[in-house]
Amino acid sequence: MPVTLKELAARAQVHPSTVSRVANNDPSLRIAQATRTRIEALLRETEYRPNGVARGLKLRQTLVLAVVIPDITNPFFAALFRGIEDGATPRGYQVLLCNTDGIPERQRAHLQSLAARRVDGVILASTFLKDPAVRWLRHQRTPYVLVNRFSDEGVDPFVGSDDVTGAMLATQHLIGLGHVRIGHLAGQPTVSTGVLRRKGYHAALSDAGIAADLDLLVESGFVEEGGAQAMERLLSLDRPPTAAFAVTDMTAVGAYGVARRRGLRIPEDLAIVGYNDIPLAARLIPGLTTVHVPIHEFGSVAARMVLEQIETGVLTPRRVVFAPQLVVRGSSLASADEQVLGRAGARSPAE
Amino acid sequence: MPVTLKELAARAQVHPSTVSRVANNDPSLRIAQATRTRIEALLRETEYRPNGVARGLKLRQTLVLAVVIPDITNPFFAALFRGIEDGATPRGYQVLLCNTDGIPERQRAHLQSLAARRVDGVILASTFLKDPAVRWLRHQRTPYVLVNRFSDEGVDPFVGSDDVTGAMLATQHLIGLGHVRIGHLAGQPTVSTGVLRRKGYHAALSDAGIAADLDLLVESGFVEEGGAQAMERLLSLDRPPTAAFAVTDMTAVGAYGVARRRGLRIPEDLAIVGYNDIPLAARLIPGLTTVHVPIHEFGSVAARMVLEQIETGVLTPRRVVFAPQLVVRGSSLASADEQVLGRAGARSPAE
DNA sequence: CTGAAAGCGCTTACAG
DNA sequence: CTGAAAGCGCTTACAG
Repeated sequence: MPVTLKELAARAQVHPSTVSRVANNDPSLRIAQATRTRIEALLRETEYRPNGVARGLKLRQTLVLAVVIPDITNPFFAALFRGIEDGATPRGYQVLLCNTDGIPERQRAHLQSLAARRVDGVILASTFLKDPAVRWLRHQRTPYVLVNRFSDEGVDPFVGSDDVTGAMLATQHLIGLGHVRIGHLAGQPTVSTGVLRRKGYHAALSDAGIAADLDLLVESGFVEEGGAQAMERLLSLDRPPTAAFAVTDMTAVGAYGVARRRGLRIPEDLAIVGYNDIPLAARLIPGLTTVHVPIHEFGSVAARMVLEQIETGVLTPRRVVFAPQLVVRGSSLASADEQVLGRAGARSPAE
Repeated sequence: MPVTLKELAARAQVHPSTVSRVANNDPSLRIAQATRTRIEALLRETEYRPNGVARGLKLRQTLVLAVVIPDITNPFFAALFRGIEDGATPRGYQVLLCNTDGIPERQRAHLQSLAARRVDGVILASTFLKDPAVRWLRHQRTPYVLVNRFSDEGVDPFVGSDDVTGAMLATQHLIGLGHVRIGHLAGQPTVSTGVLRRKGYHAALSDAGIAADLDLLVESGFVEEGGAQAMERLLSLDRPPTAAFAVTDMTAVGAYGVARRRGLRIPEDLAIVGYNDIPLAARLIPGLTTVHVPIHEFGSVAARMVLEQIETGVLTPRRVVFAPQLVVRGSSLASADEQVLGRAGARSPAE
């Protein structure tokens, strides 16, 4: 059992409140130098740390944030988490991580536990466009921020990128290279990123005067396996596309696998563009052309927004939307990889 | 502000303790059916959840575990975390995630915060062979488990694999393929996995009657960039190796990059074997031959061990050591990838 | 059968 | 200058 204020007070022959004031460096405390010295020595000697639980109860703050995501195994969310932690740790916060696997029931269960624990703030990156869990969150008094995906009409505090613009950049890039039959591995229409990236894809085609071919849009979801299945479908068409815009990099990875199995060369037989620019994108062969968004910054900004809400007590639904940027690599333009390969290897994590 | 026991008691015209007993389904509680019904209705109506902080203070348990790792961005640790969460969530625990980037100072800071928060248990996967933080942990009364790496002479509760055997499997495999000049991209000697995998590498060579060539062992650390640098060094030797055993899969990934830049074919010009079998290993081209360890199970077993310590109050230093298994893919044996490619794509995460 | 009390370990407005 | 008290929101041994 760690030492307690009461014990320390007994040993120092003072009242617990006095020890507390010394430990917390209470500026309003007028105290005899001798007493202070005695108490401080005791504090150091016992390595006293106030019990965070008791402190949390009294002060109504736990110094804990929670992050709710589909799956930390997805590099996108791993990078996001690091951003959040980097924003939170310097302010004394630690971070609970909750994976939902995209299952609404699990998201709900986690959010309820978090509320019972009185976490100071929640960062949610697993929301659907219509999401009872988000509505529930709005009625709680807990500060929260949605990341990457928003819900309803974007009435919540939010950090993300301009998905329509990003998808347009990707599609316009392919059009610029001369492609006309451009497929889209699309996210679910139940998720904001799915909807908006479709919209950008369509807008770019229509701006270029290319008639929409419904067969060329196949729902893939956001992960590798769905990407593979959708790509199979596209390549089985009578007139398969010569290029594809994948709603995420992981979906593009699935498409790579299919192209490889079928003996198609990227980009000569099939050009591919992804979205997010996860670290893996640059490491693929050929490198994946993709829409870069500042994933780590999503996290650090989201953390700061939540902390701001906590500190000010004001829950203004600020929205921070980053401009996406196209990064051209070998998956759309064979010559592009040479430059990329010239650079030093991507930053990488430790075991 | 969420509703409190006192308020509920006032509304139900009973004492708070009675509401508490009903909420907690106290079996020893004898109560008039009418009263119970009234209280239960109120509980449901207000969606009462006891304040976890107050509960934690009283019961001396927070239902929080903490995981301390170098970097969640490394797929090894992401998989490990999922295993831990899967072991913890069903028992009502949630999990704090702390990244150290391998910096001892940060590990120490995190552990101290965690102790102040009174987390119920700690899972540590970032330890050094000589590690003051671990010694400090031993003296606390908090249940803990080391994962993957151990400290000192292995006196702590531990979950991992038999690193010597694993490294021998890897090296023997290369020897069996006819390689004689086999390099080792080695982990730091300050970490147990670094030391033991070296030992296994040396043992396999010596068993086969191959004289050790000191030039062939280059320290790479556990991550991609170090792997690339070490591989560069090996390939710059007058008599470069024809094969390399990398201390981790991420290190092997670094070696892949170098081989590619130098125009070396894998496995024809350079065979490579990794360690861990992270999901990425099967996706590399060619697939990475590696030593499989049950990463997810490391996590779930570690979680269960900590929970067991928490529940029984007994901190017996049990050690669970899994037998590693060699998985042969195209990076050592060109024909091996055909089978692998025939299989369905690897399981993958959701954005 | 239900209530009153004590106490988990803190912090801080209030006394003296 | 320092102490005593109240209270954060629970749970549970003890009374009645």
